[in-house]
Amino acid sequence: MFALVDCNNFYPSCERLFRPELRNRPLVVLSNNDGCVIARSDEAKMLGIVMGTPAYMNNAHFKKNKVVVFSSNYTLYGDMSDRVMKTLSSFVPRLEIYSIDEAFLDMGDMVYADLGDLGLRIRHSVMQDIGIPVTVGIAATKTLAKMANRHAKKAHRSAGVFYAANAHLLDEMLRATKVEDIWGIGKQYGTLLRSKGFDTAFDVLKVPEEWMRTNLTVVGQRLWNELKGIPAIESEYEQPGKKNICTSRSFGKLTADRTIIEEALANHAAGCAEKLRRQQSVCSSIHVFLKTNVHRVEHRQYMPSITLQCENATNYTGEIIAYALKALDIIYRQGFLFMKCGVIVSGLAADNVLQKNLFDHKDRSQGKKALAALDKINKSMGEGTVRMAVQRFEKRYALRADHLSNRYTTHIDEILNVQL
DNA sequence: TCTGGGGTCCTAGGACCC
DNA sequence: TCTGGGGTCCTAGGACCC
Repeated sequence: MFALVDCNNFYPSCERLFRPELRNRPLVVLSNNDGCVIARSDEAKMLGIVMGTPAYMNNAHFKKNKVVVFSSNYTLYGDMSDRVMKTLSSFVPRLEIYSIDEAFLDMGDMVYADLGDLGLRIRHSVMQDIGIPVTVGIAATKTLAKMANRHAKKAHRSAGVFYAANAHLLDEMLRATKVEDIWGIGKQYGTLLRSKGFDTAFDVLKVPEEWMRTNLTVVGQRLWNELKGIPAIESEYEQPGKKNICTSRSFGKLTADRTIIEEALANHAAGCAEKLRRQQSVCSSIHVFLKTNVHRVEHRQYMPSITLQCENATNYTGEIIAYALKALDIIYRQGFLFMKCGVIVSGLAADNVLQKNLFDHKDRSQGKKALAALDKINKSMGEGTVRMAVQRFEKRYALRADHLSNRYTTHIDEILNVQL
C-alpha cells in the first residue's frame, strides 16, 4: 500500500501562512520573471484563471476581481516543504519525496485497522505542525495512490482523504478518472487512447497489455500493471543525486547584446558549478543553449545549442564558466533578439572518484579550498555575494519580481513582525 | 512591454567492436 | 544473384512529470 500526500495549492498556502488576512481571497503565484500563472488558490481557480497563462493577459481580470499576486519565492517554499516532509517522515520508515509538495509514504505490509483513519491523522498533524492543508490518497500502487489523491480532491473534498479500500471504491475512482488525468498519460497518449475509444482509467484496464507496450512503450505497460494493482514503479527512498543539472533564465527583456549574454551565461555556469559541489559531483560535459522568443513570429528565430566535452571532469566555477563562454563564442550570431539562455552540465560522477586525464598535472587543492570558502560565504550572506569577474555585480538582465514576499523562515532580517 | 524552470525515462539509430 | 551476426555505448529527440 502507498499513500500519496500532496499539499493543497502549495505556493498560495505558504504565502497565506504569513498573511492570514488573505485566507479567503483569490491569490496567484507567478513564475520567474513574473511571466505566467503557476499556482492558484481555490478562489482564483473559481474565477477561471488558467494555469500557465501569461500574467499580462490576466491583468484586467486580476484587477477586477482583486486577485492578490505574488512573485515566486522558492526560498520560502523550499523551507516549508522541508518542514512538511519532516512531519510526514514521522509516520512511516520509508518516505519518497516526489516533488516540492508531494511525497509517497510506503505502508509496506504494515497493517492498520483503518488506513483511512491514518490518512486523517496525517492531515491533522501537518496542519497542526506546519499549517499547510494536505490531501491524502491511499491505494495499492503509486499510480493508484496518485489517482486516489486526485479523487479525494474532486469527490471527497471535505474529508481530504480517499482510501481505495475495496473493489467498490476502486471502481468508483477508476470510472471517475479521465484517461488524461492518469499519472503518466499526457496530451499525446491521452489523445491516442481516446481515439481508440478509451475514455477513463476503467476503460484502460480493458486495453491489451501488448497494445500498451507497443504504443506507449514499457512506461505504458508499467502504468497498465499499476492500474491493475500490481506495483511496477520503483521507489527512491534516498534522495538520489541529479544526473543532469540545468540553470537557465529568461533575460528581463529581449537582448542582442553579447556582453549581457556572457554575463548571464557566466552566472548560470556558476550556478551549475555550485549545485555540482553541493551534491559532490563533477561533470564531464557542458551544454549551452540560446533561445529567441518563439512568440514573436515577426522576429527571426535562432535556437542554437552546443555540447562541449570537458578535458577533465570538473565542478570548478572558473572552468565551467570558461567552457560556457567558449561555447557562446561558437554559437553566438549577431542580429537576433535573444530571450533566454542556459547551461546544462551532464555526465555527472562523484567527485571523489574523479577520473583524471593522463595529461592533467594541475594542482587543484588551492582552488578547492577557495571554492569551499566561496560556497560558505554565499550560503551565509546570500547568493552571489562572492563571484567571478565575468559574472559582474550590476545585474543587467535582472528578473522581474514585483510581488515578492519575505523569506520569513530563513533570513533573520525578513522574519515576521508582530505588533502587540 | 510582458509567455517559467528543472527534471526523468525510453527508443531509435549511428559508431564502433569482435 | 550476391553483401555475417551479434553485441555495446552514446546521443538526440520525444514523451512525461512537478
